[in-house]
Amino acid sequence: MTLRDVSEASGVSEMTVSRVLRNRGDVSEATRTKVLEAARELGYVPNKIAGALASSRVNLVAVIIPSMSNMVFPEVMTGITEILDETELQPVVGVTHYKPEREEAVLYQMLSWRPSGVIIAGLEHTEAAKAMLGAAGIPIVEIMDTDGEPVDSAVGISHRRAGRKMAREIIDSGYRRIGFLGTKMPLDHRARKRFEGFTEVLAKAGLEIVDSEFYSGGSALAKGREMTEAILKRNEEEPLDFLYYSNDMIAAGGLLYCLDKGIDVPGEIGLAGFNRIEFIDGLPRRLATMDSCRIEIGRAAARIIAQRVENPQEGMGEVITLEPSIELGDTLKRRKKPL
Amino acid sequence: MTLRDVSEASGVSEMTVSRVLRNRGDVSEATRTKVLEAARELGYVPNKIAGALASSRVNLVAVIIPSMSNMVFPEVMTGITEILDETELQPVVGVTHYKPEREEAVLYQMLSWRPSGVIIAGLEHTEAAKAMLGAAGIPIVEIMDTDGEPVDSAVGISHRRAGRKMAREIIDSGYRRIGFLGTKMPLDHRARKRFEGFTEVLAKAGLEIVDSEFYSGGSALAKGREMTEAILKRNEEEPLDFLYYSNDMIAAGGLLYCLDKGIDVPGEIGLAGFNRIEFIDGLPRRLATMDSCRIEIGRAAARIIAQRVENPQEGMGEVITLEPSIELGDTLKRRKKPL
DNA sequence: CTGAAAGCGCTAACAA
DNA sequence: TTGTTAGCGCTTTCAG
Repeated sequence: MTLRDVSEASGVSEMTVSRVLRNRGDVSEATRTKVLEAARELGYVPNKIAGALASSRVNLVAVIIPSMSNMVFPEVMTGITEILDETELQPVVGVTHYKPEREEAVLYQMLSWRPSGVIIAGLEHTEAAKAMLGAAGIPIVEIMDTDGEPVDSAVGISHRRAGRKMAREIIDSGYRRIGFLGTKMPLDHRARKRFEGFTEVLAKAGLEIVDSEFYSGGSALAKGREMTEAILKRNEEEPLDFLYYSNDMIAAGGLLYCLDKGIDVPGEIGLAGFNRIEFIDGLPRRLATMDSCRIEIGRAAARIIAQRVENPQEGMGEVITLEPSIELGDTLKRRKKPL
Repeated sequence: MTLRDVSEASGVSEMTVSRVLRNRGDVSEATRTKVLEAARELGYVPNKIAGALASSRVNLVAVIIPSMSNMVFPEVMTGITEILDETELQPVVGVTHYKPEREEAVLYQMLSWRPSGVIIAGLEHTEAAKAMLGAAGIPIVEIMDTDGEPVDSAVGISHRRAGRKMAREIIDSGYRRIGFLGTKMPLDHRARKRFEGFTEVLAKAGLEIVDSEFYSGGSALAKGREMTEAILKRNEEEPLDFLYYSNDMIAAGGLLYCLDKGIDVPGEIGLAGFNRIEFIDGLPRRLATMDSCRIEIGRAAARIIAQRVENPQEGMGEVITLEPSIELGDTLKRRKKPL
């Protein structure tokens, strides 16, 4: 089923059929109806492969993210889709599972379809990936993180700054014996940077992380519970007074554990997570957290791509740094008598 | 940057370059190295658009799902990816937000890229969408649901049966005053079918849903709480003894609410959800639920596509019905004295 | 093992 | 307003 079939069925040249189907140029209402009718009757679906080759225009935006299953990237997608839906552009998603070599492969695959732009999570890529991004000749937006050098544009937050901010808040509230709970993911650079910012501020205050726990795989909520139990038990003689989690899901697990055990939160121990996922609204206590601005990052990235597609000469290298807001909730409160 | 550039840089014909880059046919080791070298130096990325047009082979599988943000579809994707990763095929995802007209549009867009197969959620589609699926001439697998007539192949569970099974379990355990909590989504056919199966069994036992609550949008966990509070308050004179939720997330909210209020679960009231999401492992009580077999559905669907791509003449119309297993957990227990 | 010619289905550019 | 011509960058096919 090709344009030619529609052309023959309607008795109109292929070119005119093409014009009708794309709403391009002037076509008389009569031929227009004739063509549309024929196309509908035949069940014609245009071949974008041929169209794209002929016009060298592809209305696809490659979106490359580390994971689909942890609640944060679907929200980024929501923001992206929201903006792209107002344009002709369509997102196409690739998932890397936090593996650089996988990212490189996915990027290669996607670039081979000659998309109109790339939105890619993070600033850390293999040399080859950076080379591809640099040479692609299309707008590139690196998202989620602004601690580093983008290839082109970037939209995100400073995770180092986010870590610092939370550390200050915790110290200022009078907590001193702080534990850290996170993922076993050396390649989650954003978690790493938050951790670095966090420990940096602690160090300046003469403090250190007292103990830490790491997990991988499984139900994050359950892991949060288990890790919390483990870290608390391990430090019973000199108890911890604060637990900083690298994401809200494990923090929620920790919160549920503490409540189960009748531990006074935040009196006996304070808790904080990261991401401000919607989920935490349903918990028994409002968990302290920090908004990672996911929807807004998605929106801003999509806007940059859309603008650059409209206007290819303008706006290279734009960097947007969003400011994550802290939310103290009920689990991070100024202590009566700070040490 | 085209094949021609690589051809010129390496002094080998375009055709031979093409052969090397696709590992096709016999090429001497010497020219092979020469070509690969040139391609690498130039940073050549093949143009799949041209390749696909010339070969009329596209290694894309269209995956059309209603939503990305409710935990269940990412798991289906996991299953699909797991299988497709062993092949040349790549999934491309489109999201419909449970809107038939959106589904139709997304399907049209995807078919215009001439994918090798389509995996699409549900058996209910617009007439136009069904026509497109029927005429596409590629393997189609409708997933998640088997209560109805598939266009071609299908993999899923019977949601009617799932609803019936849970109803029987609840009744057999001695619960009689049953409330239902779900989503305001007339177009979520699977939830509707579960509900129908559920009420059907109730009716046979001379019972009816005593009261119900519906939500849309917002944090599902928080909504679960709110709805539970509402439905319990509304029925204080003649209290409900069981709450059946259309998904685990709102059920979890309900469970947390009940525990907060010191309500005895399952003594005073029983609870059950649906989906068996990983998340529920971290809750204070093991929630009764039913496995919706998401990963396995993804895997089976991908296997069907992969086989049919290998062997186009075989296997049309295969239907795989999975059997969801019930998990009683701690929130659905045989009552001491059934009425 | 290598190359030349033809064409995939569509659209840009120009002509009528 | 409509049609004609010439490719887009690759692969198929056939010839060497």
